[in-house]
Amino acid sequence: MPELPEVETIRRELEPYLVGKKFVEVIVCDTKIICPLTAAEFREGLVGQRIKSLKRRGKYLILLLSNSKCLVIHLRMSGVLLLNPPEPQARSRVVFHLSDGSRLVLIDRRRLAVVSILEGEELVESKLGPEPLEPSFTAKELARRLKRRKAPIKAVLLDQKVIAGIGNMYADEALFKARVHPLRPASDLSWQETERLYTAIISTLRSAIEHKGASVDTYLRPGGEAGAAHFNFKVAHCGGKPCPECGTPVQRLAIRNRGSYFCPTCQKC
DNA sequence: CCCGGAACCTGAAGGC
DNA sequence: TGCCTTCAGGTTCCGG
Repeated sequence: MPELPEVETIRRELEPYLVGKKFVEVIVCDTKIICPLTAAEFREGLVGQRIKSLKRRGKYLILLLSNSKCLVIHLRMSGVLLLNPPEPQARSRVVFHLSDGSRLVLIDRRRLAVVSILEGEELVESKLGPEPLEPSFTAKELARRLKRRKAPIKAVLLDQKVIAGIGNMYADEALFKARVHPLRPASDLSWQETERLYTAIISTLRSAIEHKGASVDTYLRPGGEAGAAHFNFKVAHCGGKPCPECGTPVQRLAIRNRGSYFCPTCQKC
């Protein structure tokens, strides 16, 4: 599942290949993904445009174009972006042909990915809270945002308007690191717990980026390689395994219909 | 505004 | 072997 570290890895690895190249042809194999645009509108919006830069905001990948519009890609659950993959690729949804002869292919098993052409970044911006790895995001800011929320901290961490980019796996890892039970009401966290959670979020995301993302399920880097971040997971997707701190079996709990993994000994309710 | 649940989607996995 | 159900989770929508 591409979360912030996975999208950041994709951005970093695509950037040197894409910047300066032009779109020469765009083939849409599944129009659902570019809805509400038609394949022709989508193609016309891109062909001839040069890619100026690649940005990431939360889990969104943003390609800034020479006409100052943005190609915005959200991979959701199972979207994968591959550079020059061997043909044919099952479940290709969009193929972008570039001016140097290379191809960027969006593959999506579950058809939940979304691609759009936007005038600017405002629409993306309006949906998202702060970037957790920006210096302007502080423990105090996190505390302010958690204060009004009575929902379980796990659910609040998944709210992209509270913090952008955290998904199910990294929420579980950060809560474990901070020793906070996922069902604790967000507003009940002490200042000390909030500070620990703040540190845990940042170190978890940074470490996952260093390991080039977590290849659970379908995630691959643009060259087709897997990431290695999941080898460091202590609780996420580790149901039944012993907690690395105390040996208690990791428990699974459904919170808002999301599998939540935690250590019942290290993370007291 | 806040909360929780359903819907979207398809392939894998497990039960019988 | 095969059919059926359940699970996976990012986002959006809807009702309370």
